[in-house]
Amino acid sequence: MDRYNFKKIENKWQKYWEEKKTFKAQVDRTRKKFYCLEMFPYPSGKIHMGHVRNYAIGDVLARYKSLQGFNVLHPMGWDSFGMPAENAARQNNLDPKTWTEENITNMKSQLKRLGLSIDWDREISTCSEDYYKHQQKFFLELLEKKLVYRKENYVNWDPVDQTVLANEQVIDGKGWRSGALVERKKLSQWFFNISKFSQELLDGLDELKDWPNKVKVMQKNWIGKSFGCEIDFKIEGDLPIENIKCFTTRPDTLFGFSFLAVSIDHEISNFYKNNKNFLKFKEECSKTGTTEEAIAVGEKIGFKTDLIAVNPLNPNHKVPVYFANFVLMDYGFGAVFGCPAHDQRDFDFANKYGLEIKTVVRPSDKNDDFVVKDEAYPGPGIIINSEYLNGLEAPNNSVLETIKILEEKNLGKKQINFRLKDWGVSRQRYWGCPIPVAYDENGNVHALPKSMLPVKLPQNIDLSVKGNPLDDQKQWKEIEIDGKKLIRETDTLDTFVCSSWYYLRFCSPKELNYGFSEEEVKYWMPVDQYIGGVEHAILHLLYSRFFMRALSYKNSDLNLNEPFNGLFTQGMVCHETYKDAENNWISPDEIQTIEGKKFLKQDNSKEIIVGPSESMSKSKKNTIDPENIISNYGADATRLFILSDSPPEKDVQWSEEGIASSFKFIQKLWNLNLKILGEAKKNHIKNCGIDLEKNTNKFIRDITENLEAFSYNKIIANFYEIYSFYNKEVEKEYTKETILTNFNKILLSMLPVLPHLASECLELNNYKGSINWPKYDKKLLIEDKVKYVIQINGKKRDLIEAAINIDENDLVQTAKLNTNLKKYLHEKKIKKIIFIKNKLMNIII
RNA sequence: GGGCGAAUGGCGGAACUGGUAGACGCGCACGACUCAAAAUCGUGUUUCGCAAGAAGUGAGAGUUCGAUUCUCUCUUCGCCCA
Repeated sequence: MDRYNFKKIENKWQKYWEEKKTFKAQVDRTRKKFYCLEMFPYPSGKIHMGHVRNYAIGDVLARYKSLQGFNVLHPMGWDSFGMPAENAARQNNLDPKTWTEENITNMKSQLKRLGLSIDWDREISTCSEDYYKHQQKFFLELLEKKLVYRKENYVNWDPVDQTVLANEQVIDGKGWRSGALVERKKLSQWFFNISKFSQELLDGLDELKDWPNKVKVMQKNWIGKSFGCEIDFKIEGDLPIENIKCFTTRPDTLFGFSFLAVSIDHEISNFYKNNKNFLKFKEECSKTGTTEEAIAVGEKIGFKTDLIAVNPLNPNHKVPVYFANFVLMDYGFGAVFGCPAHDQRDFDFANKYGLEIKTVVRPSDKNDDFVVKDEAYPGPGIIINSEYLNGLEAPNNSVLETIKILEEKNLGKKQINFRLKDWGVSRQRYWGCPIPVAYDENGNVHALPKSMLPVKLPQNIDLSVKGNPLDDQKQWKEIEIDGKKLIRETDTLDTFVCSSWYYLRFCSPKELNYGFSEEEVKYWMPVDQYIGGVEHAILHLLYSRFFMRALSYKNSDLNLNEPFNGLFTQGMVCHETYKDAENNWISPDEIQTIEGKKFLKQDNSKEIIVGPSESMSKSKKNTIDPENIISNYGADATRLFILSDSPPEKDVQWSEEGIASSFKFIQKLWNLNLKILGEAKKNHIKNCGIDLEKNTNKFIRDITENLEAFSYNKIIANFYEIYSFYNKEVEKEYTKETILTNFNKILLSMLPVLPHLASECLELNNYKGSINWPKYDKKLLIEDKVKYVIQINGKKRDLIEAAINIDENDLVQTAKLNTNLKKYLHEKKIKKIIFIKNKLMNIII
């Protein structure tokens, strides 16, 4: 028995692929292309198991498609701008660039050791000038097309660190690092006009047949199209305000109107600029945070104005106007009418301020005297207490009918509203793509001329300053264009901008003049299969879909639409969690198993408490380092295990036993190949039958079908079956040619999952045929005999082997003679027979 | 609160359009090899039962000759949005 030396053999093949440039992709119009893309990683320093799973799945697909004859593009790059680099640099007193580049070198070598079929010549890194200079051009292009604009917007402001925080950096209303109470602050920022494409982005989802439905639903909800009505409310009071516009999806509940609420940022707030109480209220509101969720969870508070709003459907019905913290300026017109009886938020507000709660919809199974009491009733039903609207079916008929009435009276009009807001891309950070504009002393925006691109990030900067380090760079900031002194924009672009077009860059990564070559893009795009985590279901994917459209907008040569034809979202990698008696998390590395129980390695008297399997995270210390795994078990074993057990779209549980058994299986396959070579040497003159051929054929079919269906876990099960079948079958008499021809087919089918082992075995077997996906013969799948399931009254009683396509009556006769079935059928009258050809017979007695 | 999805042995999971429930792996048990252990190989492994057999896919109903699969109600869990 020969030990399989995975280190030597994996190294050998990886070198071979690299030297031969096996995975180099080139445009070839005579061949069908296949663009396989996995979400590119952030270079944090080390790959984690999630990467291993993501890239193993992608690699199986890329290799399979390549074996099938497709011209495959399978690139890899780095999403290398972002905060972690800045934080790490600050901690270690390093340059973010150096830190990032070191990480890339490290992670690249780790990825290479997985044996991925990647065209490394196309590697890109978003933090390199070669990449972001094109992004700056895109920005100016979009600016020209008026798809980028500047507006004031509220941000989470950390007053101690003097910096803007992302939503996820705000924990319990406090800054994640400083712990300071986060404030709402208004800043002038750059926005991409994604909402212009709301309808298109929504409609486009229907074309994406190969996207998980779940993701499409999430995007649909995010875009949030709602149908309703804008209503002009007449305002009475001392101020020169004639009316306030509201958007509502439920104009039919207008008779339940009991207050009008506007956002604190609504234009009428200008009249309250000097009102001390209002300013106090505003400050109160700013403590709640800016997210929709923070507002929903927090208490609903209001500030009563002296204004009075008039119900457009009943001029005698007048209600107070409030500023309220739960009304967002971004949604609708920043004003809503309150109908407490049929909206829980309005209900809570009305209760707090003692406002009228008038029921105007009753559930269909209740009477007209139905009254809303303890909670709002937002459901469907019949309109009541609403004069001429009474009796209408809510909401379907009543909404349309009310809109019609409002339109006739010129009090409102039908309107479509989207929840999707424009994409704020300004970040007050150093480590990002500089925005290629500057300002004059009056604050006017000047786009930089193309000759001044790229705007490079200054080097050797001081990151310890508070606020945005770029603000501190006087020399860099101050520029001159045509003798005019200007100050550069010091904000950088959101890193989601970088990842919104990297898939285009991969088509022509070395193109100098533009972000991509149209010719190459026309050949390679769209991405045929995109693979990544479901956590990017909304933002990244939606931004990418927008960016393609934005580039094509007003450009008839370029007709880019959907970037990702197919999408696959893989599940997470989980591991058991461990804690000691003091409730501290313990890493799997610190643990040993004795007689089925787990103990600390250093101290085997301390038993460890095993917790549930959860997704790997540093905080729970249940991570496994892929580097150790690859070193100890090899790339093939790692790939085999990460793909086995669970379907790729579901979570998988990493276990020490599991990887060990995969490792053993690699050795078993190696031994099997040696055994096969030994059996082949026996030079039998003729074959004992065609079982070997038939089963090989069936295995190839199963693997092919499972590959097509992304059932990679079942492919691994097929491999195990193949092993146990071959291990016995080859001991029978088969000619050398039969054994090797068939097993080599099996090896070819193993290439996507176990590229090193399968390549080595094929070489060892002196395989000289073409490296292509093995075809299976449908004729060989047809059997001359089939096993019928015989049921009596729906219960399985026996299996009968019968000729294929046997006549029903013949099978009944056979069944009657069968010893097993006799006792059931004896002296019984057969009432009915259900006969499913070549499958089953159910005898009803 | 809303939307989407899931629930199958001790565990991870199979079962194509309703047709042999538990493929394959882990674990466990027994056996072989060994002075012994590890490794390796072999056999078995849903539950109850000596067996014949019966029960069994979160719970309850329904459709059907036949339901893990379809319909309804409920429970629990997960994800997303709020």
